[in-house]
Amino acid sequence: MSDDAMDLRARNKQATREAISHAALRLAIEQGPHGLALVRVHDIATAAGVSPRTYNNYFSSREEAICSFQADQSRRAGKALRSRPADEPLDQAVIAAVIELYTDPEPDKAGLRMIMSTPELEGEALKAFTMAEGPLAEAIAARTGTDAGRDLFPAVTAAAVAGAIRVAGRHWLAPGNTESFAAILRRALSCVVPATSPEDPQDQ
Amino acid sequence: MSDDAMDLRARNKQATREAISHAALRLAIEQGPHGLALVRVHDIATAAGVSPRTYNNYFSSREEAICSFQADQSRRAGKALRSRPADEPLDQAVIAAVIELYTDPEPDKAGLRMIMSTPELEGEALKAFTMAEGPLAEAIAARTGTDAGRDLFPAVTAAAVAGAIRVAGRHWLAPGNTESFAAILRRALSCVVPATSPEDPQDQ
DNA sequence: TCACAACATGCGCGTCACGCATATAGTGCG
DNA sequence: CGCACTATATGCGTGACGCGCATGTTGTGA
Repeated sequence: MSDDAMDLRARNKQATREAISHAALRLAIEQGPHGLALVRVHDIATAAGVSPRTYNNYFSSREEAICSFQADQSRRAGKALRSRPADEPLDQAVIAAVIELYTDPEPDKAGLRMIMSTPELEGEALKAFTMAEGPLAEAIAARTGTDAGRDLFPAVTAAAVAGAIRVAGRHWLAPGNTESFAAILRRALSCVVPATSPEDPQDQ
Repeated sequence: MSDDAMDLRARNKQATREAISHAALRLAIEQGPHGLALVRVHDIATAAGVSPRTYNNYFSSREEAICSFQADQSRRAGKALRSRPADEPLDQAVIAAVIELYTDPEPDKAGLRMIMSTPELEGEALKAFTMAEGPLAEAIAARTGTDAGRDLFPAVTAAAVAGAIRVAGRHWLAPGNTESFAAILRRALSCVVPATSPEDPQDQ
């Protein structure tokens, strides 16, 4: 839907961006969590078919490029929640939105494992997951009629949801796990969203 | 308490570590959130009275050095919760522990503002806050009798608490705010901890 | 078709993280 | 108390990186 709405410039730009990001993640996965230092900028750029300088026009670090897909995913969280029916209770809406967002295609386990189990990527990975909080908070505020600027509830809930997603991902990747990501997500989110009763005022 | 329990080596080591961390934060604050690039490794090392090479023996990046104090703070979260009376309900224990931990001395507003409003520090700042989650999850698991390895509840709650602390800090730093940090913390934590009824089983 | 804007690329500089070798200081034992 | 040992501090050299700047190339709009 967005491809047609963009002019050639924007489409090429997004294409190269995705090419770089994809190449970076692929090379990182090839080397594994312990060989990230071996993934050189030159390799990423070459694999993406661009110059090293161009790579730096899109990303200012390998970590950012590698985690870019997760950041994009997180950015869609607000929209996902807004697209839920307005009469749906907050907890159900959040759970449904998140599960839909994170299981439309089942996430790439190798990619997720890479960014979540590589120490050097920890900071960027956290940034990526945290990017969901802003839009999520606004969507929650809109749904609950609260003010995202004044009340703490929307931002705190958004942070809790983002944290639950992160923990769910970690659990999903744990060795010996057989559950589906959707099931784990539902359980994790149940720990945080229903707890906050909608009619309990936070203001004052 | 810990100073006497350490030999000279360990005490010197911690002293230099703190000297470097303190110098890094001070210099960063002097330049402000928009001048982080001007804080050179050489300056930090000189201000701390060590060689640049020694600085790198303690921290592998300026960001890590600057956010070190916050990371240390977060590491104490587990101990703070464990030191609460065992018969205290989880929600009250968490709130009391966090408030005590974060207001024993009122936190340095300039330092917190630095690490929370500087884009280049975002990753490290998130890592620093996230460091509370592990110990917190174990303390919560111990208190609720759940297994931190199997159940999602401890880890999810810990992540939610850490997120609430982070949001509370942001709110406390917001321009025009007059509330005490303790009050904001209490409100933020109230959005996540009481929600999870202790008698509601998460397993299955 | 043409002038303009946006993007890709090459080059060069300053900085950084870190391995290695060496000097120095703290520790434990005879 | 002095000595061997280990941990830490420092200097040096190297490879890689981020980014400003200038230039070529490719869409865009009149």
